[in-house]
Amino acid sequence: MTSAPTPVRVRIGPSPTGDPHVGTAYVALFNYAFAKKNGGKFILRIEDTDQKRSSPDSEQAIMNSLRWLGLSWDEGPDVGGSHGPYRQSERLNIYRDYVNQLVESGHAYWCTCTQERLAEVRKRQLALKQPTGYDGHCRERSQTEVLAEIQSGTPGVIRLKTPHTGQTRFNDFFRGDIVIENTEVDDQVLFKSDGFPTYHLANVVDDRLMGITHVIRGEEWISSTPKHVLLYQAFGWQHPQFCHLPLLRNADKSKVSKRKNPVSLEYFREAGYLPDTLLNFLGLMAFSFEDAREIFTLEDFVQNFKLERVSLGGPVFDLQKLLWLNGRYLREKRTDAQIVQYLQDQLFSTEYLSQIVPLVKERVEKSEDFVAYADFFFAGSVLVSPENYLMKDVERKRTIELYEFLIEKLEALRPFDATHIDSALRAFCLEHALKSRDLFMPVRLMVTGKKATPPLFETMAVLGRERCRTRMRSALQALRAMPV
RNA sequence: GGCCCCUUCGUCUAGCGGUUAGGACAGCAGCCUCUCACGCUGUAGACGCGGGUUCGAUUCCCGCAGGGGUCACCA
Repeated sequence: MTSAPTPVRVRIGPSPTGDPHVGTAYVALFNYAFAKKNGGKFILRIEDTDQKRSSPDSEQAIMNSLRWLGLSWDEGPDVGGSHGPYRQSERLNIYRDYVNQLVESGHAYWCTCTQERLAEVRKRQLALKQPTGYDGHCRERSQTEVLAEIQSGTPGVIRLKTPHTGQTRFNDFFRGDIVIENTEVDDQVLFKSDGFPTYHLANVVDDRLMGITHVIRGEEWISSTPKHVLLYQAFGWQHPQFCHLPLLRNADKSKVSKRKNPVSLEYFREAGYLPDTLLNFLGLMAFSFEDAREIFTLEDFVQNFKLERVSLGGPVFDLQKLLWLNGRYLREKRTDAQIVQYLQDQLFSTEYLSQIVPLVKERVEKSEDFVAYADFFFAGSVLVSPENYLMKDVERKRTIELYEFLIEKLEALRPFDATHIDSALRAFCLEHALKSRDLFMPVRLMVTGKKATPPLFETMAVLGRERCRTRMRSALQALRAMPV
């Protein structure tokens, strides 16, 4: 006689610390499909335990992007559910209670080591070519002594007391048993001095409390899974089934990153990719249908989804194939009327045009002039010969380096409006001893492909961060490839 | 560097001991066509290396190499 199977419950736990990431969508898709295929629940949990980097804007953007893709969740911060709250910052007291339980049972301990000491320990370990990790300083001290320090105001953290002997074993659905020596696992911080838990603690407690049956997440987590398993053991809980998906890759096979690839879901939307295309494409990553079909709906994907058909080589996120797929969707899955509507909504929206018109109206005389003058607001690529990107009296190598810095600076610029762009660019000139006019023309050419445009800062603001960064990156690439 | 994971055309992948190693994107050639694109047809292109196991290995095992991930009071 078999007991009734536990209902499948899976979750996606994005950290609201930046733009909605394509990797989040990829992992969400697989979780969603697994839940739906098995009649289970798909849960969205916001993992905002990093106070410094988390923002409500990012959280909202992530939810908007997932919704745009059509991945809806059964439980989450906005839709509620029986296992809430679904925002980790709202569960602080829960983590505190559980971590105290660990301290009481002797599975965790307080630590008052300073960042400086930690850095020193690390430095020494590196110098001696020893494995890096916490040296257990406070673990060896009397807890009453450590606690006294904390009473008197010294900031402290709680660390997991990992065993010094033996090994930790867990099963990964795709890879089978993975065994790691406990000496490889260091005393990870569970509870930070700001009263927030770390990912390790929060994810274990929440997965348990939320009844998560399968943890489907990226492969990057494999190496910290032993810590999680040890935590489950310390609590006396059974752990969920782990399923580590292969990571999306850049063309050079490294983990997909914004420096080498567009990764923001907002970029894909703005650049004109259809949500169903993107989802379909993500479904092609590490997965294949038994009948080899490559074009399918989300419903098809759910119906045919099987963890057994996930392949493990890290898939390169190949923009060329995505482009082809998007073309087919446009041609085959949209009527002309839908495309007209789509263009009006996406590319020629009243909102976008309203921003452009004030910039160009003084420079034009007839409606057709707008097309010639404002084309770069709508164009995909605005590349010109790379020598145009060179700065006066700056050698190429240095130029490339400077643009790298500049792009990074602009990527992080928030809000991305004319005022901020203005000061960011001017500050950049000061920092690197550049004349503003020497920098502004190449930048103008990178983002617009033209020498004559409306004022640069306003223009960049209207184009938006994603378009600017993509254009600057491809300009930079052209500059790198330029024959000397 | 330690530990862990991975390894079929350039890329996404099929394959689960015996196949002319299949499909898709990109490439190339041709057809279609006022051009381009679409579409269609064809073509080139892969089992990382070395040992085993086996009558037989792309497929199973071991080693090596290569790639990746991870070593935070970030997730």
